[in-house]
Amino acid sequence: MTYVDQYIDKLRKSGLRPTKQRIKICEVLFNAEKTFHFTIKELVKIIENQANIKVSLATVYNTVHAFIKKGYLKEIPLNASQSYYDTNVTHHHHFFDEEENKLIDINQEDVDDINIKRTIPGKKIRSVEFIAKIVSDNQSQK
Amino acid sequence: MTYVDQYIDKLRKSGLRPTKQRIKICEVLFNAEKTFHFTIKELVKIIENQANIKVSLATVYNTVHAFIKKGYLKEIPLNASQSYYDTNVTHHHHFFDEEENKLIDINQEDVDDINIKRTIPGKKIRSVEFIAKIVSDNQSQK
DNA sequence: TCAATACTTTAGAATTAATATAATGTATTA
DNA sequence: TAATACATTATATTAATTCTAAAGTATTGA
Repeated sequence: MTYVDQYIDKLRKSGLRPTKQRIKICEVLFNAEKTFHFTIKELVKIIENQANIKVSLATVYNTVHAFIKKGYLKEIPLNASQSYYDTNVTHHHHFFDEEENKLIDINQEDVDDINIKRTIPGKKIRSVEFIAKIVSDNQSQK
Repeated sequence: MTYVDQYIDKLRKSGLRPTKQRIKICEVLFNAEKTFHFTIKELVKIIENQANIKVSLATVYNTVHAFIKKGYLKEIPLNASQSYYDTNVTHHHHFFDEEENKLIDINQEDVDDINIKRTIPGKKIRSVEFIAKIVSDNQSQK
């Protein structure tokens, strides 16, 4: 099974036809050595730089949202003017470097289980994810 | 020291002159029996309902942001099309009810300390806050 | 107290991310 | 391969937020 076949499979499972544009989007998203974080605008730029295929914003939005719905991408709960997405769909957390405006993954195994001693009647927890905000540690200032 | 004096103090400490509009905003935000979550639009509506003072969106935005900068309000890191704010500025967490689109506070004492077994060189953690997404617990479906 | 000054308020305009639209194009199907 | 259904795109729209500039108000110092 080639990479492209995998992309086609992902697209079909997301209810999307495999088109030139969508396969290109998959190449950028799922062929990366590492997982990464991105905004829609950034994704469009990467595609423009890597290929001579033109992809409209609307297509990228639609495809990204279909992948999120299917669980192939995740939205990062960061209160920002634009949405951030993550190719790492495992249950994990984030550092957010407030000085560099950068997100860094924290894998679940790097965190002890979070124990919430409180419940809401009739409700169950579906997921727990945190953002740890980090800043420069200038010890000299202490 | 009257309530209004406290509002004037908060405003001055935030670098703002105490005006009619801003004192009204303070009354809504800081006179509540309980802490609460709000969007800018909701805050404008509450003010309209409680007083015959007219306050423009711009004034509310400016004042809320000055209070956040000073630490009198907090922004809730929820990835939504509008920003959510919190009058509870203690270190705490949230349930987010995905069905009702509602936030519920989780006090720090209701959560065991979060232990992150990983550090970023030269950086220190400033805060750790999580969102626990909750949904209906239909046990019959199991 | 009272002008001069500096900051505020406001309506409306501008900006920006995100979504909708509808005409043209392409994958699928039988 | 033709008919159909779905995609793509440029453009328009929407909605939250920010900006602007004119008119208003708090502050300051004489």
